Amino acid sequence: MLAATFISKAPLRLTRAAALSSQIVTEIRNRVFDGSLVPGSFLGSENELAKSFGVSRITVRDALRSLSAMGLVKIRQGAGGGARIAESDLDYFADALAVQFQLAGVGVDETLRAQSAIEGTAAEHRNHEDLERLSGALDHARSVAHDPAAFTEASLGFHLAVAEASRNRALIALLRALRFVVWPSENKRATPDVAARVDKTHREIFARIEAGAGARDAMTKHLGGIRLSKQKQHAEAFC
Amino acid sequence: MLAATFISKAPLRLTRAAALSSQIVTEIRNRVFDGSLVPGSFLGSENELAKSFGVSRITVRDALRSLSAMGLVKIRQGAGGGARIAESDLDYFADALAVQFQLAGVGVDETLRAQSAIEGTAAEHRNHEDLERLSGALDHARSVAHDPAAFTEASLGFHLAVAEASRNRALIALLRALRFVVWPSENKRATPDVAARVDKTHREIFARIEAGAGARDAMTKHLGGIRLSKQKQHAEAFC
DNA sequence: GAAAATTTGTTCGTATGTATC
DNA sequence: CGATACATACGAACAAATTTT
Repeated sequence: MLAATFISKAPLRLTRAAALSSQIVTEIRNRVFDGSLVPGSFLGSENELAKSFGVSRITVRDALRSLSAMGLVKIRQGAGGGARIAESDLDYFADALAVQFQLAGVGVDETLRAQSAIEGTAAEHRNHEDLERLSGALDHARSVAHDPAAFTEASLGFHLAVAEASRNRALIALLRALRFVVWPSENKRATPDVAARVDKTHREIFARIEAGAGARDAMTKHLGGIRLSKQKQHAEAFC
Repeated sequence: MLAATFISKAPLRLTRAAALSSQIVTEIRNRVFDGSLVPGSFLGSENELAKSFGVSRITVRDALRSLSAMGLVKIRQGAGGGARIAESDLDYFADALAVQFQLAGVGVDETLRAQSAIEGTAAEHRNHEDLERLSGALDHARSVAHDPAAFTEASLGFHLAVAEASRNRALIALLRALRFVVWPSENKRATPDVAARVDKTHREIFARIEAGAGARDAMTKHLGGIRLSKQKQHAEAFC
């Protein structure tokens, strides 16, 4: 009995072959990484893929759903449609990242610290156009300081501009995702006095970015100020 | 008929109702964001979900494939199985991020600059245990300097430890994803002299992290050194 | 602008492997 | 070990959408 039990649980047996649809996902994913598939590459219709992989159409569908969810393929219906390797869409992906952060319970603290790291690098890579965009974003925010919702959105615009000044898509994508996690859809706490304080901090950040260094210190101070008031955290945290 | 045609082309027309499976994905995703579903929450079997949503099992399957691909649900078969909201798995996510960076063509340059931003923050948040781990990683790397593959892996370990010292899961996940994009599976170029130079740079980074500031400067110098030699870029870039 | 062709979206039915009880 | 519950997989078919003709 015991022997039979051991045999039936043969240790040599590798994890059984993964699901067929998973194998298809892995295959296509690998071909993207090794460069044999690039954005725009045509994969075929569901029926063609089913035939070429020797599986049913539903199995192919399962695989395409997974690939589509990771943003690796785009699917179009109609004549000439089918599955193609997607162009990169970091925004679409930021959503998936936001989901993971939500599950992980990544909160305001980690978000702001990551933001600080991202924006601190802008000072090192910003060019003249970046500075003009940042300056414009600041002026726009000030012009709508009386409108909490508009001011909040303008503040987001400022931070996005800062991230873009880093000229680094990885960091930009991370910031967009982080903002998606915690940015309140409507922020009614940005009262005029809060707006004035936020504006002051933002201009300090801008000045240091313009100087080309020290942005990290400004961000750290920004964060420190936020922590002074738990109640005001949500209002100021993302401005 | 004509009226119908005009209506069908009405510019005000919002994006038409999304596919049923997409609606299910959105619904579950939203319930995770609003907190009514948390990791471990049981969603039901495919049949139960099909019944409760009023759609076929295959439509539910499509939705579950998408949710599973984003790492939002875990599926188990067998009695007592079914779909549950997943625990967070930032590693799994890092893979999806890596795919996007691959599609976007994010390369060595942006990777290193992002890495610099990530690791620079470690100096601000490291504690005593972090320093011990970092020191251990450095010693381990030095002890295998004669073995290119082992040294490369040890160097990765050092950088991961640095990222972990930032105590920020967003940054840790970003680093893991970036490394996945560009880390060579085998690095045969880490000759002893290269290893010695890398070791020196790493110890400089460590010293500044220990001091609690200035890590960014060390990283920047690291990057600058890498750029001196295009040929040696791949060997040194990720050490 | 309308018809035709192509492809995805969706459903039902059925069979099989697998994990739990 | 058997029974049960569940995901995985296949086949056929129709509806809806989109491009091409």
